[in-house]
Amino acid sequence: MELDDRKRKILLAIIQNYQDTGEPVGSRTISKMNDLNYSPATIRNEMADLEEMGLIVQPHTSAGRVPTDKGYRLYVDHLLTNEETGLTAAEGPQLPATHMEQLLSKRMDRVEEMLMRMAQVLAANTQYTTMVTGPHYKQNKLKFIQLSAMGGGKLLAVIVLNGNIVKNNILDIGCELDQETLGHLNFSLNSNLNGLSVEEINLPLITKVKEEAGEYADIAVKVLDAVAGAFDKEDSMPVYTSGATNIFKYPELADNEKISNLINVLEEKKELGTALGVVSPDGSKQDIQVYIGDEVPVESMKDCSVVTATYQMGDGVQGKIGIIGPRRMDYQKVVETLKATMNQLDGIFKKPEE
Amino acid sequence: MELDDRKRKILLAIIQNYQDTGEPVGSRTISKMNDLNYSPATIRNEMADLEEMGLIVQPHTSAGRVPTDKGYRLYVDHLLTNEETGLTAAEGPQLPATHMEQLLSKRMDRVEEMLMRMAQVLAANTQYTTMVTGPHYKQNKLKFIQLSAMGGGKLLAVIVLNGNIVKNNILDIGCELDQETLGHLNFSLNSNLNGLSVEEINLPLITKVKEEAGEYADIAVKVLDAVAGAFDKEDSMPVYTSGATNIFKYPELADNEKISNLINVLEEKKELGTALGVVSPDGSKQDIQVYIGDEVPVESMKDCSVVTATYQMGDGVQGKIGIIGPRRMDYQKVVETLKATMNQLDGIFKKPEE
DNA sequence: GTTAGCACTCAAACGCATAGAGTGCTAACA
DNA sequence: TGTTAGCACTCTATGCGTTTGAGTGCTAAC
Repeated sequence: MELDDRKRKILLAIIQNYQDTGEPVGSRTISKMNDLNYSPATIRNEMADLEEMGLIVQPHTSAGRVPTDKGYRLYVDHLLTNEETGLTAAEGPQLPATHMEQLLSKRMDRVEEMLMRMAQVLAANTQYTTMVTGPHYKQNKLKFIQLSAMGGGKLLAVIVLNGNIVKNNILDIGCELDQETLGHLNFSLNSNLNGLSVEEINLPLITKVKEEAGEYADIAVKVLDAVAGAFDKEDSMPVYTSGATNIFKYPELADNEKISNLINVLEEKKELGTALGVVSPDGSKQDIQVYIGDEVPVESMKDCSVVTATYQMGDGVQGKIGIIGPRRMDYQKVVETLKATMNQLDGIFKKPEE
Repeated sequence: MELDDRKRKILLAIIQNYQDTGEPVGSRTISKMNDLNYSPATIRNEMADLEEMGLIVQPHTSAGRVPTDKGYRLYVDHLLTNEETGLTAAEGPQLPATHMEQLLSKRMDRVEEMLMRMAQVLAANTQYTTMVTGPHYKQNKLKFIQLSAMGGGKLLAVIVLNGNIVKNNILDIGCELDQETLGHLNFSLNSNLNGLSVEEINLPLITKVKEEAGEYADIAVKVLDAVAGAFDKEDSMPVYTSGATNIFKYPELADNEKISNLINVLEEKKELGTALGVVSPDGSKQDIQVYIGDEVPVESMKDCSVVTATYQMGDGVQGKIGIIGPRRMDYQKVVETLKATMNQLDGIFKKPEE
């Protein structure tokens, strides 16, 4: 069956009305809208067709229609491909824009705090739940290592990666080192390792570092372990969430067991990586993904939709942002907000880095 | 009216039965218990007295009795003062004990991770929600500062406090420093400030540091700001929570609005400090506090009870742990678990530190 | 192709009766 | 004097049939 223009309009009307009310939409409601001046009967005929096409359903016989996942997919795909249709993206004085600038004007140095704030702002603006992964460092390089004696047989190793990611590690070395030895170790490690990615730190290099460390070879090994740990994915991939309680606003999600499962996933954070998907290597700058209902790869989110985007932070460092909302979420607003945020981040991180 | 032994027993029976079922307890239920061989009528008389004393109430005329806050307070005070009655505290092979040792055997260096794990273990063991504040550093002293050049006009200041608390700060200094200058600054800062508490860093000292820094005085000031920031309460007081979804298990809390408010407070973490109360300066080692219902100083927790304890981490560093549960929580188990955990922490942090 | 009309369906709301748990009170009993 | 059996009473929760109303599909007329 053909999806002509009128059918498309009716589908859109159903989607928008259902977005606002959360209630199934009847033919009368549609017929009263200004740009669809047909009688309820006509609308009903069209709606029967749309149902046959699998784009809408009735929860029960005497109810109005609700968009299906397939219906939403059609709508969302249309949103994402036809740029002109509605996606003004980064333009215009949007709320997130002003908020963002305010929050970034503080020049936060710590990436984590900025990401947390970003999650909070997005959650507040969209009224949905937001999750943000910390940046991926895998492609990153070692900027420098700084060892300092802490006393009590402990050594502080500060490891700095490109993109100004700082990691602390307290190493238990069981003995005290004098300043000179420390200086030697520092120099040896830095001259051998600086500027390398974790893959480039290979066996010959490790052997060389160990040789140079002489009797302190075991300490050097511990430092190298710490370096590997600093690059470690598991550890360097914190996920920040915000606005978890926003889901309480949508009655269709208000089932206690479901909500408990969902909040549990948000608290444990383990599964969120799955929900956000993998960062596509060198994907297009603004690759926005929309997962609708059953498409969401996390069991307890199958009643929701998730919109994800990849953010860039200069130096090739990138991460993911995700918005979790009900299936009837305002996809247009969410996509626009995400695009605007991505653009802003791009702008901010291009200036000071290059 | 006198609270004789039989009345006390009946109160206890009501409390325990209500703990298990969450339903109001009737006279018949009590009379069937082995150690209270009286007819329901007798029990009813006693219950009427207990109600008159304000220790129990009926939700409605034809319902059983439920303990009041006052009834719980009596019970809890009795628990906490009469040590023999039931509080075996740290002894015995409790679940938390074995868990704790497992998790601490990993020798986690990072305090935060340990605290998070502790929250998780406690939440899992008690089936309630747990919150843990990071340690207070106010009384703490500066161990050393390490400045390193990061390039791009940025300086990395690593600030280490007593108790091996490490704070990173990236400072924007707008120029590059050579190694020698950096060494001077490092030396000057450390020789002047090491071993001092934040209160001891006073104006004369600051002037001296600035003088020694010469033309780099403004950089020194920035470092000092960072030091102050590292001591800052707001910043050094993260709160970790775990088991938020455990509250869904207790039907009396299952009101959607209440639960939303509660989870919101747990997510925002701002009010949790209030709930946990202030660390008493040099208070008794195991000062366990129980807040019952309306006694809880946070609005959205007034349907809950909160049990808090102060933990010690050597070097005078201490923080708070809190367990949030329904009013009918198992106070005995919670208090015992907390005492056991405190004792373990004491044991662990005394060994390696002294 | 569009629309008025109408019979039909079904969830939600409502009213009402019933069951059952639990109480307080009184009177009898040890 | 303390304990208990008996009984009337209260109030919630449950179940059930009815009503209401929103919305549909279909048919026939325009």
